[in-house]
Amino acid sequence: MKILTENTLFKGLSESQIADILSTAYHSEKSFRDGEIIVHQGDIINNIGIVLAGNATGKKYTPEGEEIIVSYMDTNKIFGDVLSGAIGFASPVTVQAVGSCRVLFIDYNQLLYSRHPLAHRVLQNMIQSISRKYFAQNKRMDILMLKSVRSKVLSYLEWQRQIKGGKTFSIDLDRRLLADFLGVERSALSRELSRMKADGLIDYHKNNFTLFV
Amino acid sequence: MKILTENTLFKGLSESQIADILSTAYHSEKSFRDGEIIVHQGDIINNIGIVLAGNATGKKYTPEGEEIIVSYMDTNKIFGDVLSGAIGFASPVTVQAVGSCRVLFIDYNQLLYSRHPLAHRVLQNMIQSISRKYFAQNKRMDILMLKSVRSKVLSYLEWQRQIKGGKTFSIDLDRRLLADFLGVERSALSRELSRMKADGLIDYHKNNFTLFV
DNA sequence: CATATATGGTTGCCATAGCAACAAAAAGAG
DNA sequence: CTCTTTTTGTTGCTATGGCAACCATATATG
Repeated sequence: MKILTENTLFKGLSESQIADILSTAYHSEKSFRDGEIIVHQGDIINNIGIVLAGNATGKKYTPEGEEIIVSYMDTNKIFGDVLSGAIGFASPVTVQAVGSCRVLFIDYNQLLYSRHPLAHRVLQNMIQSISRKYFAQNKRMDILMLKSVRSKVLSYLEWQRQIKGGKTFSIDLDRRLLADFLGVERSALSRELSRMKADGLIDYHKNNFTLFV
Repeated sequence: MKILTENTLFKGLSESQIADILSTAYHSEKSFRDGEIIVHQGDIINNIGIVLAGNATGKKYTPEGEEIIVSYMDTNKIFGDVLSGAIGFASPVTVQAVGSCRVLFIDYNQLLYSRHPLAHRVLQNMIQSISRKYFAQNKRMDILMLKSVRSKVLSYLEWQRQIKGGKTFSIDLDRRLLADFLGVERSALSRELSRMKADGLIDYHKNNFTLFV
């Protein structure tokens, strides 16, 4: 339980305080094997999930049945917070274990409507967490709105440079995931990257990019 | 102040309880004339804004300097909640008065970190409000990810039908705003709507649509 | 009522990017 | 080290949709 002190949801709380709060809300741990579904797209849930060990992905299925990975969660990442917070909404994603994975589920209503004095702090943390998820999504939307592949790539790389610092940096996504993120064809992405390199705008090897804007 | 009892932020609270909470947090009312800027894109703010009277728009400027309207706020709508909640982020939008407009600003930190027992309820409401904004944005992202104009339009109309109920319904956006929302050219949208009507998929007059899917 | 100003529709042109299919390189597995 | 499998790059074809320019209709304004 020590890792929960590092969790954004419990930021500012000691181990014993966290245990104290958890005692007022129903919670349970569950293990999942590789590929097991943790939350189905369309489910309505009232739990917050915290990845205690292992990894999980958030996937989405397009109308055409194509599978798109929309998020990647490692230790201490939270899911279901926005979904529970919205109350009554269906999950837009399927959450699936990658390798073996251990998850702590906490009853949302009991956690939130708890009269425990420290629950207040948890709510504040939750607001910050959800707000930041909103902004991450907002940034992606800005990129998706751009019309050309080149402008999308540039916008993404400028963003990453700003986050990573320095004109040379590495990105977290492989070509497939990057193409999904930008909302373009993988081949179109590769093609445009080549052109941009030829035009002297960027250089790259694997996931390491240099931006000469 | 009576209208605040209808506000999502103060849901479940009486007029006197709201007044009580407000007394613990710095707040001020301000009027804006038509076209006046309420929040500049890039601003870092620590206030929640509530539209008491009039209307305001959230605008965004693309790298090319084009202006896009991303939201429309009427009475009792809240803005700045997600921005304040994320702490330290720059506003992605410019908020501008449409006609004369009266806004109540509430200090975010004092409201959230208030020890007032009812502040807890406000936080719960805020989580719900922000979560729903997240989902509205998420829905739009799904649509933006689609490749063809037709699939975007269909996805949007199916969504609206579901919300409005019935196969004939009216939409809130005019052609310009709809095109922005879908991330396509206005002319391309008009063209595709004509084709879809010719193909017998839909019918429409002005903002009234019928979906024959 | 006439004029101005949004708002919506149409169309030709053509660059862009989707699609498909394949090649090359890199990473894993035996 | 060889054989798979994954990841990335390449390329031809073609439909799509951006762009621009214009017309039509509706709504506001004096």
